[in-house]
Amino acid sequence: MAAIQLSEKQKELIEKLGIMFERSGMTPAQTRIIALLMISDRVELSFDEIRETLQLSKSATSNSLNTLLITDRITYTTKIGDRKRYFKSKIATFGTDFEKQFNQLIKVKEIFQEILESRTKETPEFNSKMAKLIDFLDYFQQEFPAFMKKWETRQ
Amino acid sequence: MAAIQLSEKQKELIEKLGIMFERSGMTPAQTRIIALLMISDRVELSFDEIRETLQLSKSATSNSLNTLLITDRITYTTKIGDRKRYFKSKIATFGTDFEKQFNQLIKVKEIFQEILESRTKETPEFNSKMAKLIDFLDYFQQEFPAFMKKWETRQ
DNA sequence: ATTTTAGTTCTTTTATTGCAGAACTAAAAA
DNA sequence: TTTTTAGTTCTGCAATAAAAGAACTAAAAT
Repeated sequence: MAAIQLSEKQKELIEKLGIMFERSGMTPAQTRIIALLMISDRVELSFDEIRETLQLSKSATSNSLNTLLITDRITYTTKIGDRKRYFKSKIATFGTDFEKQFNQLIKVKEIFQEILESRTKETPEFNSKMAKLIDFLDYFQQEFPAFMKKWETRQ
Repeated sequence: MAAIQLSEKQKELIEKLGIMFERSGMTPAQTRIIALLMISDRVELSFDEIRETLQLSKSATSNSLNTLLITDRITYTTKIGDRKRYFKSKIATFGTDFEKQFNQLIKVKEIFQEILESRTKETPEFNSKMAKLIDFLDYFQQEFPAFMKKWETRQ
């Protein structure tokens, strides 16, 4: 029995976080794992501790951990004289997530520009709304990095 | 035959946009509809024009249009002496999408706060990383509205 | 040398979903 | 009054995906 004992509050928080993360395209098993790693008193848990605590199959645990590793949401450490890996949440990843969304937004802007350029000029009202949107995305692209930097220096 | 004639460029842009929108959880039929409404020379298209241009079934068209309506991504207009509805893209919605993401982020912050409060104090390193993240989200919550306003006034 | 550990990989089951096709409906037109 | 229009709603199917379970593997322990 390697299962971690969780309080009711902790169980509740795992489900709450799970629902939040599920929106970003993660599977239930994946969301529960990252949630557990944020909530448990020990920050590093082994494969079997995770598996038994969340009552997952070996395969679900293995696959979920590996996709979480390659998507850079968790890491693991090892200990001498111990073959197990100890997985831990990479909370700091949220900065990277932000960056990804930012880059995505720039791509959106580029496609919108392409659309506007290839649009008929017979629909000026629609086109100007679109131009305005592109302008906003452009503003965002120009000014947001400074917005982020401001926080970093304020730290 | 109500189908809209599209150029190769327009077809290409529909698929490009489609791939982009699919990430935000829309179905292929939905993404193609909003893409079509952003790309076609006429900004208002009828049910059957959409249906035939995109080669969708009536049910897929009906359901997709209705979910796009309730998620506020499209609207429609009507014309006197014409029973059809004419659907059009609500490009301006992107402001609202931004707002939704912002509100979502605030919820994330609140859950993280709840987690941090209920965490053991035995893991100061992890907890301080989490506190830093919360601080960033807090900065975002405080300062981002002003960042948005700056663009609006600059307009 | 064989057994155990710490997983991985393969196969199957189950659930979900996106869409088609057909049947249906309410209002308007003929 | 019947027919057409402009859709909606109701099956049903095919594809996908999450997860279970079982079989497998490579390294370490006995």
